[in-house]
This record gives sequence, C-alpha cells and structure tokens, in this order.
Amino acid sequence: MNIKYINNNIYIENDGSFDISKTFDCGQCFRFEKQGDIWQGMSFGRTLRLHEEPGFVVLEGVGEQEFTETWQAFFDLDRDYNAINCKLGKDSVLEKAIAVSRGIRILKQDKWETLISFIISQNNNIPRIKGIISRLCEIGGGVCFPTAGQILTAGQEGLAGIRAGFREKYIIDAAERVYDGRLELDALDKLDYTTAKERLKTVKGVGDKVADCVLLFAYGKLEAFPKDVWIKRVIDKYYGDTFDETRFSPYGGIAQQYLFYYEREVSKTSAPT
DNA sequence: CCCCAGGAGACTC
DNA sequence: GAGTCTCATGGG
Repeated sequence: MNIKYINNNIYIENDGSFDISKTFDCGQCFRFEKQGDIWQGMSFGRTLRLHEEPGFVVLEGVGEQEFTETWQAFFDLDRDYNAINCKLGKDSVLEKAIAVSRGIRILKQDKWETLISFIISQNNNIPRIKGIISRLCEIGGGVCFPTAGQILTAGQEGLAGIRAGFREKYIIDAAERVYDGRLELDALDKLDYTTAKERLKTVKGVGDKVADCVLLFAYGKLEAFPKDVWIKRVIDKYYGDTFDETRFSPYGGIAQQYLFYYEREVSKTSAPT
C-alpha cells in the first residue's frame, strides 16, 4: 500500500481494503475503542490513535520509524487483500461474505497478549472478554498488558478481582510456562503451523480453537482456521459435512475471519432461527 | 427459571 | 475414537 508521511502523520492510501472499524470490531482484538470518529488503543507498549479520511487511513502522530517498526506489520500492510479477495470470491459463499466483510485486515498482534486474550475468550462473549482483559491490564498498575512475571506476582489473590472464572488457572499456567521458558513464544515463528500449534496446546486451557486464534492473530499463520460456534454454524448452514478448510488455501485464516464477521452481521439483521 | 457466550478437560463407553 | 458433564460469570 502507498504510504505518505505528512505533518507527523502516516497517511495510508486506502484502496478499500482497510476498514478500521471492521478490523477492530471483528473479534480478533479486544483493546481498541472508538471515541467519536477516532479509534484509540495500545499494542506492543505503544499507544495509537487513528481515523479514516476519504481515501486514507491516518495514523496520528506516528513517525516513519515507529511506523516501520510497529504498525506496518501490525496492520499487515504488505499484503494485497484486494487480490486475495478476488481469489476467495470465486467461492459463492465467500463472495457474499466479502461484500460485508471487505476491509478487515488480519492483525499481527503481541504473542503473549493474544495467547492470554484467547484463553479468556473460551466459552465467553466478546463484551465480557473485553472487561476481563481491561481489568487484567490494571494489575501491573498501568495500561500496558501485564507480563507473565507480573501475573505470577499478582497470583490468585491479585487475579480474583479480574473475575475470569475457571479460566484463571489457565492464565496462571500460561504465565508459568512462559516465565520459566518451557514455552518460548518467539520461537514459534519459525516453526511450521502444525508444530507451533502443538507447542501452544501444551498450555492448559489451550485447545485447537484457541491455538488457531493465536497462530492467526499473532503469528500471521493463515493456515489457521479457528472453528468456534459461529464458524461451525456457517459450515453447517452453507457447506455441509464435507467441508474442508483447505479449500481456501493458502488464505484459510482470512476466509475464516470474513465468514465469522459475515455471519454475525447477518444474525443482527435477521430473525433468529 | 431457562439459555448462551470466539472451548477445553475429565470422564465414560 | 466419539459423546456427555462440568467449569465461572454475566447478559438476555
């Protein structure tokens, strides 16, 4: 995508493949909020404010160095989503989904934060997930996502107010494994999808679905196709029991997110079955 | 009172 | 291997 650096702002030329609201509202990310026309949040220890102007997405107060270090990869800006949409759109279901979901970009988020966030997500709903994560961010005393060490220091007593329920012990197990080095999150990048997934599943409370979300939303591994209740609904409704996600290869993860967002949008405007 | 939510673990057969 | 129960919490 074409990038311009003007008046201490980054202007990302928008060909229709970057919708800020859809990207942050599609359930991959829990710590960005909209205030008026401006989205604000934090990732990798940096705060970001951004908004849309006709033909552009504007990152406010971001210099070239910060952009190339952090946000270029975060927003997956080197990937041509329009070209991918053309290929995926040959599937008749995805063609409809893309009409609604176009503009979603798969974020490449902090690995640790994504792991904990999706551990919290299990058998939970998105508003409540956001609340738990928000309270979790307060235990380090600040707005940053707490490190594994900070979570272990807080312990069960410190986590009690988070109201994570049965997921609390999973959070602590993940923190212990990352803190003592049994799980090296940065080492999973170079592993293939299947091996990396098996490594993540050594954490208690991490199964196929949570591992896939982490691999998709933090590692950019597009083979990951998280199957939650909504996607199972989509498969049952549009494809049937012969469904195989490799039909979307090598963009399965993007297809999954389009279908997830699409089905949730459809359910808002149609009568429940 | 019921059901459900971006599931996973333990248990049974 | 495939079915069930249970796990906290909050909203509808």
